Amino acid sequence: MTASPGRRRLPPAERREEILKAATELIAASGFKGVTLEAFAAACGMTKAGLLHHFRSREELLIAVLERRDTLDLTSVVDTLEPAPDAATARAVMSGFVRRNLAQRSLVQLYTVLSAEALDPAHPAHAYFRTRLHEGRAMLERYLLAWHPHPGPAAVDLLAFLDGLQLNWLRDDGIDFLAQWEAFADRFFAA
Amino acid sequence: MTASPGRRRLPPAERREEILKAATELIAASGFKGVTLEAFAAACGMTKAGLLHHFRSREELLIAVLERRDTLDLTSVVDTLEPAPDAATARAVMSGFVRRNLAQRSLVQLYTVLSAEALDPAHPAHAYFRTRLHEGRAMLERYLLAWHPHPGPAAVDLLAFLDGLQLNWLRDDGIDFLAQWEAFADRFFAA
DNA sequence: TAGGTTATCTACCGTTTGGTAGATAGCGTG
DNA sequence: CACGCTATCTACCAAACGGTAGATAACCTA
Repeated sequence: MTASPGRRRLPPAERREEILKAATELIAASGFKGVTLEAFAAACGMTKAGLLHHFRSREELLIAVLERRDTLDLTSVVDTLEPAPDAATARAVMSGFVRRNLAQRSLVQLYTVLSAEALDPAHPAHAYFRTRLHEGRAMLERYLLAWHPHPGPAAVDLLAFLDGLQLNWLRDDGIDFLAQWEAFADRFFAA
Repeated sequence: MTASPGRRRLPPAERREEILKAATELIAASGFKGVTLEAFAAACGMTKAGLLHHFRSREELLIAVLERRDTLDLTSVVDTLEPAPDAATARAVMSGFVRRNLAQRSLVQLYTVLSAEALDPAHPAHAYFRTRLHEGRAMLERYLLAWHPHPGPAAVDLLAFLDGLQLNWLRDDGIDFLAQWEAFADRFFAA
């Protein structure tokens, strides 16, 4: 149990990244409330106190984990993103998300669980998810603007279906997430 | 804090029902993980130990709460249910659920949070939610059988959209749950 | 090599929580 | 009225957890 070479000292930036990475995996496997500070620390071969030197509280760690994933996702999307904000691009981006999420099921589950916990206004990540939702919807709406007569409700429809399908896929991996999405998108983007 | 007339002794069935009812309200207000055994008990004017006489553990209480709501929901649906298992009936039932859920937001939130927590196979309610999902889908599929060329995927579509829309409504009460659902259903059941 | 900075550790605290053991009292029945 | 059953209570426990205080050691620089 004791670390073999005694103490391992890292520069803060590097250590933070190591902690965030480990925490993300742990949370994805067991949810946030299922993992203790001690466990987060142990996964990096350190102690609670050591970890709390970098993140002042459990809550701060959680937020950092979320923001990190956002950054990574955003990067990946922006790379693929064609400049044109039209419906076809919107569909392509959404299909991209589906494919991406198919390959990282446990991480998707993490997000689902956290965002459900965070429905409680007192939850540390409540504001985070709310903001995120609004931004996502606004962005999608812009993409549909020139094409759909009611871009607002249309954006809600799309996001709702995607969220719901993903949720049902998490509940029952018998569902063909991608095929089901593509079929829906075919119909949706036909009109 | 002390109960005025000392001790209140109830027959088990009655007491169980009282506990379940109170627990449902508490959970709906603060989530499951946010309420302690003590709080559940206090809401009925008893102590933890007294409550644990009726439910051997916190976990057992949770399951009982879920099953009770199912029973109530089912009753309410069956009452309204016309015998014909056709698409129109399916839509009517689903609209009924939307209306019903609109009026009990916090309870819906409870279900959402619990079912997300329960994505973890180790969760006490995992099997419960999985079974529930399968039964619901099978039932809906039967209703679509005579009308839709692909009742299976259609049922998944419907449930996914409903789940997702509800989730987004919980996240942002600016969404018009009912109108958005009816518009979607109009299109879906038009073909 | 000496000294300072700080990343990390050991040890501890206070609280909360689920659960248990044994005493007590309300109710039905003989 | 006496007795037994059991619903309920009081008192307690052990474990888990988030967080803190102060000691210690790894690295950088002069």
